[in-house]
Amino acid sequence: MARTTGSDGEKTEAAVREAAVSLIARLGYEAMSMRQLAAEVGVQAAALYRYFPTKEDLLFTLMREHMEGLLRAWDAARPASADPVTRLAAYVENHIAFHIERRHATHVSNMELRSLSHERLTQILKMRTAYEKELRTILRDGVEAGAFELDDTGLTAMALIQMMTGVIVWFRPGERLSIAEVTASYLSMTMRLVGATISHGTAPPSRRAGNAVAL
Amino acid sequence: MARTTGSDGEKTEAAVREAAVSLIARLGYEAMSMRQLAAEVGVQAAALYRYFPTKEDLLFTLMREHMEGLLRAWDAARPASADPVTRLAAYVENHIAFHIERRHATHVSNMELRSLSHERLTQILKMRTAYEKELRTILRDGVEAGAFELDDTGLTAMALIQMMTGVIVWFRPGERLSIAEVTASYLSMTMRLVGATISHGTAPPSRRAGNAVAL
DNA sequence: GAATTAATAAAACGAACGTTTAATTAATTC
DNA sequence: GAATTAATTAAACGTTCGTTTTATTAATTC
Repeated sequence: MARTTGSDGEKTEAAVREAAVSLIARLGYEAMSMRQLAAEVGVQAAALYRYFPTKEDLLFTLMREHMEGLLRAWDAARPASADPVTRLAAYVENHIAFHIERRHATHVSNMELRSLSHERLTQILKMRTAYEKELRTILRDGVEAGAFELDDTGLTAMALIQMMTGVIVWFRPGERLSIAEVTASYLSMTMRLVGATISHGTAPPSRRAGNAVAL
Repeated sequence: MARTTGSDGEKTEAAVREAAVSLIARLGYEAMSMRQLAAEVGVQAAALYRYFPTKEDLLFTLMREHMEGLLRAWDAARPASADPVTRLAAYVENHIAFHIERRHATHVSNMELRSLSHERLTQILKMRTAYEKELRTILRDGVEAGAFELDDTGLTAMALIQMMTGVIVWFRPGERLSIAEVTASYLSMTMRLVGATISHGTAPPSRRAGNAVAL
């Protein structure tokens, strides 16, 4: 047999990407064979090579598009306001929403970096660094404006990103907590962690960190 | 050739473990071949099978001993005091010290879980859960005692652990920050995050989260 | 409706994999 | 110092891997 009735390159490529994200997230890139992937899509292994020249090209494509999507999402969500608290809140909300929606792709992008060639690894890390820099800028502006109080901008940014991305490890939709509840909790943890002051109004003094920012 | 002069089972086994942790952390479990591991140790691949019946047995041994070490370390570091702030500080300090000292082994234990059989995965996860439960207990006791203020004990525990373990991703000894500086920063971020009150003394009231606890 | 192009199947290639078997030598025991 | 045990090598086994080649059919073009 050869070309099958109703076959369509675009549909097949989309099916390959989707199946690949799911399989690599579940088994790992090295453990997933091209034959396994082809079987999941419902084609022969050779058909995959019409869309992706090598297995690594497939991985790189998935990762690059994930990172591009993350940068685009933040560009769209970035608030016009200059207020560091508003900007930090937007960053946290966008980060958590994006990653919960793309648990599998995030897993792939975070865990399979070592399977990329040096050059491609550099490309992905460049995008990641650009994204992290956005957070560092918000934190630095916040410290300079007196809105945040923290030890070290770089260290705090890394801690926050690890904390937020970690959501995908344990969060399962439809369990005890809703996405909105999780996001609200992470937002208040973030604001306390960066020592955010109450941005407006004249709240009564407190010895407690918990109500530093009303959310 | 056969047995080589000066060869010693105990030394070889130790060399295998050490090389395996390093190689698996760098390449990933699936990507590391037994021949590669043997070459790193300086023996033939067949020699490895005197010490570990299968590749997976080797992985499981490394993971189990890592987790046992973590639980033992916490047992040794656990303070006698009942004060939640003291206990939380001890937990954070022990966690960071242990993981920075064992970056490679931590990487293996966190990233290669999917290569374990179902039964062995369960064993490792049981140990991990027991360790996490210690933190949840501290947080719950702290909330009940009025020392902490947070939304959700379980969620906060996961956020803290992800944040702290994330240290191994970016921290490199001998760079900008010392282990002591990093630990101090993480400690103060933790205390702010959990909304810790000033445990003793009569510090002046503040609208800021940053000085909730003197560290 | 013939010619062309797109999408696939089927089969094979050489390399590498985890593991086993058998032989060999160093160290230890008695 | 002979017998035994521990530690290892060398070679091979069957399987699976990523990938390539070739043939075949569906869809599209003119």
